[in-house]
This record gives sequence, structure tokens and C-alpha cells, in this order.
Amino acid sequence: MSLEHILLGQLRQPSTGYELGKEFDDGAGHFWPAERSQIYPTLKKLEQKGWLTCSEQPSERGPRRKVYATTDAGFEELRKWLTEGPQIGRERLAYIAQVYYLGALDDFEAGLAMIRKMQARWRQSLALFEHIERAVVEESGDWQDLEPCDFFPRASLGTGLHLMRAKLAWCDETIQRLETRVGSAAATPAQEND
Amino acid sequence: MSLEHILLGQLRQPSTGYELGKEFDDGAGHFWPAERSQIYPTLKKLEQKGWLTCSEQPSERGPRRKVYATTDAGFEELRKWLTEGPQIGRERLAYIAQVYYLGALDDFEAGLAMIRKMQARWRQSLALFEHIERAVVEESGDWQDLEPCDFFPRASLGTGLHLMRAKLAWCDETIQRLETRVGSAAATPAQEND
DNA sequence: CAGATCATGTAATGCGTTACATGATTTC
DNA sequence: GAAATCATGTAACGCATTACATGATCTG
Repeated sequence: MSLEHILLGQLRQPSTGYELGKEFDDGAGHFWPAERSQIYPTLKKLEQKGWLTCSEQPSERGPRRKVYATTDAGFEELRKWLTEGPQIGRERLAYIAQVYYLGALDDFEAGLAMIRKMQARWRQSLALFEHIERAVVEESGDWQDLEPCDFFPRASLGTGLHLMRAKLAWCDETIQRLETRVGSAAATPAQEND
Repeated sequence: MSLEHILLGQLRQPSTGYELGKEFDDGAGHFWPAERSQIYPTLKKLEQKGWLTCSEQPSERGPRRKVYATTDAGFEELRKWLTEGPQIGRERLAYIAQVYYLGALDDFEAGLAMIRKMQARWRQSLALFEHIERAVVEESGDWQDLEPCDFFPRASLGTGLHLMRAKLAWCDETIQRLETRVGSAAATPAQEND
């Protein structure tokens, strides 16, 4: 329902599918992953709807590029999406499902292993977010001085941080409870990465 | 990638598509919403894969029902899903996107309105989760006494609680920051529901 | 007999993923 | 000339949503 809106949001400056694709690797990709194979056709669809215009331009380095820019109608659609109400309540969270059904294995140790792996992954994410936060704070200073265009991206980073810390707090709590349940040899450290 | 696994997890007891559909309204639906129109064909697919068996039975009240049960192969698939690693990292969180792009409106007040609506929704969810928790604690007592089949569902409820509280803490923090930014007439209370 | 509840589906459409195709330019 | 980077796509498939179809049984 929404790559369209993400792209409208991302296109504050005119840009190409290729560049937008790269932006998904770090920023927007954290809350809305997308592949270029989906981005290109979606841009075309947005153009057909009249929400973007496209101008072809030669590139200095490589083949011709299509530069897209938002139209008034496109901005209006973005505005609607940002005022009509929060998009909440249909998220699919596979990791919660995994925790929920872990009981089927009837094995605390297997569950403990799973949750330690989650902990390891989320620690990495938290470290990354904290790194980004430090960089952002250094660059644009304190909350009081921020314009909306800097305030809200920073606020969204804040959600990420709060969420990660909550997940890790839950991991700590749950791992502790599990460790009292599995016998003694429960010192297998978690390892694995993205 | 995963309604199949959710259904395998849900089918600890033999059950019908209709009943499974109802279960999604409260329990599993919180982390994995699904419609019956998707559940029925998916059950059929799982049967074809040999992960479920199906036996048709007359119903006391209404038409004949198809009762599905997990096979050994089905359980093996569930086991694999629960041990192969956490399903983390491709979640699409539209509400974070909305916060991120709110800057496009260049209007702190509009952002404040949006975040207050989020707060209202999440307060409802938190109240619901806390209600469920009280019921569960009353029914099955303290953590120490729980078997895996009760422990892990309860732990997953814990994630939900931690997550909701984190979201609300972020709302409080962000609303406060925004209130110092919008002038004086910023007392519009949030209202709206699911 | 009207309406609620039980019960199972199909069809059309849309969104997302994976794999593959193409080709220009720059750097080593 | 091989590899990296720039740049745009298509095709096949799978998963999810929406809307609609069908019909039995029970309750008032």
C-alpha cells in the first residue's frame, strides 16, 4: 500500500531510480526496504498517475538517466497520507510469531538459543542506530534548533532507538528467566550475523 | 513467506479453517493478521505439501467441516523454522515512515497532530495487552511454574508490552519537544480509533 | 421467514521478491 | 581487456487484500 508514498516522501529533491535505490540501503530502508526492480516500475506508475514528472538527461558517467520530480498533485497525495491518520495495526512481526510458537518444541534450551540470536542481531542494530545518532547530533546540534525537515527524521530515529532498547530489555529479562530453567550447561554464546 | 508457518504453529490441536480464522482475531492476529480467504487456500497448499492431513466431518451446527492436523513432516518444518534463525530485518513500518516524512509538511503542528493520534492508538493497544496479561497471570500463575507451551506465548506477550511502552515513551518525549515549538494554542486533544 | 452464525471457498487485483537481461563508462 | 560502477529495466512467481458466491442450521 505504500512504496508509492515512500517514494513521494523521498523525492523532496528530484532524483533517479538508481539514486533512490541507493538511499534505501541506509536511510529509508530501515523502515521500508525496497529493491530497484520494484522502484523502477513504481516510479513509472507514479508518473502515469500524474504525481511525478520525468525528464531524461545524459549522465557524465554511464548511460542516460531519468530524473523524476514531484508535481503539485504528488505533493498533495503525500500531504493526504501524512494527515489522514497513522498507518498502524497490520504489521507482520515474524519474530514475535517465532517466540509465540517456540513452545511447540517443548524445549527451553532451544528457545533460549533462538532468543540469544535475536539479542545478537538487535545489539548490532542498536549499535548502528546509536552511531547514526551521534553523527546526526554532531552535524545538526540540539533539538531546539531544528527545522521540521530535520526534526522529524531525527524523531523517527528516536523511535528506532526506543524500539531496539525495548527489544533488548525484553531479551535480557527473558534470557534470565530461561537460564533459571535450563540446567547448568547453558553458556552457549549466540553468534550469527545478517 | 510465513502464513504457512503460523498455521503450522497454530495447529497444535487439529482444527478447521473457520476456527483458525477466529483465532486470528485475538491471539495470533496481533503479530500476524490473516483473512479467511487466505487461510483456506493456504491450508489446502499445506495438505498438498504433506504437512497437514485433512478429514471431513459433519458439524452439529452448520455444513460439513474440514479438520486439519499436522503430520510429522509438518512438525519437522515448524521445527526448522523455529531453529534456523530469527526472522528479523525486513519489517515494513509505515508509521515510522510517516514520522520520517512529516518534515515535508514544514509544519510542527501537523506533526504534533499525527503523533498524538499514534499515542491514542497505542494507548488502546497497551490497555488491551495489559488486560490480556492480567487474565493470563490469573489463570496460569508465575513464570517459575510454566511449561514451555505456556512460557513462550507469555514471553511473546511480554515483547508486545515492552514495545508498546517504548512507543508511548517516545510519543511523550516527542510531543513534549513539539509543544515547545508550536506556539500556545496546542491543546487539541487526540481522538480516533481503530 | 428473517437474520445470525457456521462453514468453505473463488476471482481479481495489487504489492513484493528473485532472477535475469542489457549496455555504457571508467579505472586498473 | 577485465572489473567496477552507473543506469534501467522485464518476467515469473508468491503472498496478501478485497470483493463476492454459496449454502446449511439455528433462533426468534
